[in-house]
Amino acid sequence: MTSRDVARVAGVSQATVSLVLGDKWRGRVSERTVAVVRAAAGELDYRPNLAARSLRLGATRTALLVVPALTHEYFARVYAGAAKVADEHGFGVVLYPSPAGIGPARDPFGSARTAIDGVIASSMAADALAAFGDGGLPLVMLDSDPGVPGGPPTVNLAVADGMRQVARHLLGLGHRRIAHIAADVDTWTFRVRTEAVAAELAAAEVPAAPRHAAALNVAAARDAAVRALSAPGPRPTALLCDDDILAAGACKGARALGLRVPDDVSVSGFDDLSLATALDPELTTVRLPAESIGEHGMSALLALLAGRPAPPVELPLTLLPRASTAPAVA
Amino acid sequence: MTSRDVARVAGVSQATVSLVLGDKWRGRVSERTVAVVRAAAGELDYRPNLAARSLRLGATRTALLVVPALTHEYFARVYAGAAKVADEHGFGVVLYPSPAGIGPARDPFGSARTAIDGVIASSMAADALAAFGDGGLPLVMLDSDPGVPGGPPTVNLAVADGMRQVARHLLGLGHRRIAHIAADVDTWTFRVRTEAVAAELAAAEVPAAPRHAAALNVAAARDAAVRALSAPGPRPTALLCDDDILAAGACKGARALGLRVPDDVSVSGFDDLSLATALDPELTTVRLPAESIGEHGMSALLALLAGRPAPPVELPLTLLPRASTAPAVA
DNA sequence: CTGTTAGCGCCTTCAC
DNA sequence: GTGAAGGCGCTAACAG
Repeated sequence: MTSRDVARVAGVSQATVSLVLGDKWRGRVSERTVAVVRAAAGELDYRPNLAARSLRLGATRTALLVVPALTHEYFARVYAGAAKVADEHGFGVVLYPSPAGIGPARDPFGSARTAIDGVIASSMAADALAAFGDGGLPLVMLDSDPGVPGGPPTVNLAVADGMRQVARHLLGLGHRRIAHIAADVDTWTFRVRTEAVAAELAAAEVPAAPRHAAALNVAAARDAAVRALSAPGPRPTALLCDDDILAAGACKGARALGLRVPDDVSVSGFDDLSLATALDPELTTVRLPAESIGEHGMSALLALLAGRPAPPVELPLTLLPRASTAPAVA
Repeated sequence: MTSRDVARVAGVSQATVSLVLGDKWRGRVSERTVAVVRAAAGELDYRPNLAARSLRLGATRTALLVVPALTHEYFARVYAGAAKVADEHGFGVVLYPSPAGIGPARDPFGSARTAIDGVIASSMAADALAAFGDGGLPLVMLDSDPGVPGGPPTVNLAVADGMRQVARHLLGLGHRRIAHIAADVDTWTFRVRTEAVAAELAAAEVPAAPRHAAALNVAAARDAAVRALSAPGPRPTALLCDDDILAAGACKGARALGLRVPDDVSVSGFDDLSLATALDPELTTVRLPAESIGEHGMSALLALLAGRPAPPVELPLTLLPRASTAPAVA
């Protein structure tokens, strides 16, 4: 099924077929001919050959989405958002699970450079990021340091504000001894979370939250929570966690010490994964508009590709108070 | 950077470059020339243009992986496994989240048919599956009915055996009143689960497990569990769930009725998602080799593409007894 | 052993 | 308003 076949069946030339199917025929092809061509294409179930089109056009209409870990629900949702917008513009999105997490370090541009029009990188570690500086491809950064002027366009979450909301929520419940279960990951998003917590507690003239770092998994968070809750001195009444997975571990840690959540210890998460409502009690957390950031990221890349500017975006976050936080007990 | 540039720099012809870089030069190009070409390619940081190669070869070295939902951890892991094997063979994998879940059916082959060499379909509903029968592309089915002789090759999980292990585990703990919280999804994998449970209880001459269907989410499962536990007659002592998400909901349901897990009610899951160990108590569940099924699926597709037969595969499952199940109380 | 040639399917001038 | 021609970068035949 080539465009030549369609042309033959329609009794016109290949060029005419291209014009009609490319929707560039206004004022160049007669209405009647257009109908004939469309009929022929439908008849033959014609699909343009993408390889040929890419070769001719020098563009592939494909974006690469780089994520630290696809198994994390958040990134799966970012992908869904990006894919939706891409699809609406006849683009595809291919995933590149960055080796930072796991997996072998395939060269992101191994041979893909010629197969890709642009890159969207999400929540990348500072060093892994460097690999994308070159590549010469249009680049959009998601949930990453927007600080670099002249750097790539960014689409960000109001992470600092989100953490501030959590801290205020806890303070409002009367908590004064708050421990911070922090993700032991060196990315912009987590650095900001730590800073926001510190800033907010300082502003409220409350003792700084001791920071207990844990790898991003339940078991590590559990251990960190046990350390936090059995440290010398008065016991924290709240565990503010960098994300929902850590919060799940924190709940387990608290219970391992015979403490009830939220009666004896309040626990807060971040991300609003489906995990947050699978737990019992359900987690107080912050909803991240994951699909939305994916959509904005793809839109920004599309703008870049079209030579239009892509202004920085910052998406607001919403605190969702649920059952894992309660008023502090004296 | 075209192969022509490399040829010019190396002082040879384009064809020679192609032979060398395609590793097809043995006995056709001198060692010395090979070295020169390689040096030139390295110098210029040459990457072959994939679109041109695809056009010439009529193949794209790309497989389509069709999954019901990418946000489900299981499918993300299947993808990871498939991508790994694909990568080792110079193939790529693109995802197609089947609209079965949401949205109208975009044509899976909209324009992708020409951009894809084969399809791997995972856990597809019977009807959604039909759309892939045609397409004329090599097809491998994952976790789907292997019953069709002459049908596409399958890579399967020993789902029935896994459920049997769960049922025996519960029976061994003395449970005689078992309710089945079933996924309300019409796919092979879930039909088999239901049948296996029924068969195993029948074999043990234990009353059939009432089946409570629930959509595949925590809230629906919670409601189903509440129904199961407050149905007339003696209360079930165990809730056997079709998957971990349902089990999470079942635990919430039990607690909502003031029952403790596992002291008053045992709950079992299936899949061994990270959720299983995020919960407290940790779920007794069955581990699915998700990456492995993805790997085997890609291998089977590769075999098909090479004209080799792809024998059916069935992967064994492992029961993981954890804290959510305990001996039945009289 | 190496070079020349042709053509994959498409889109875009340019000429009619 | 329509057709003819060329070339994107690559590889497989075929010459030399």
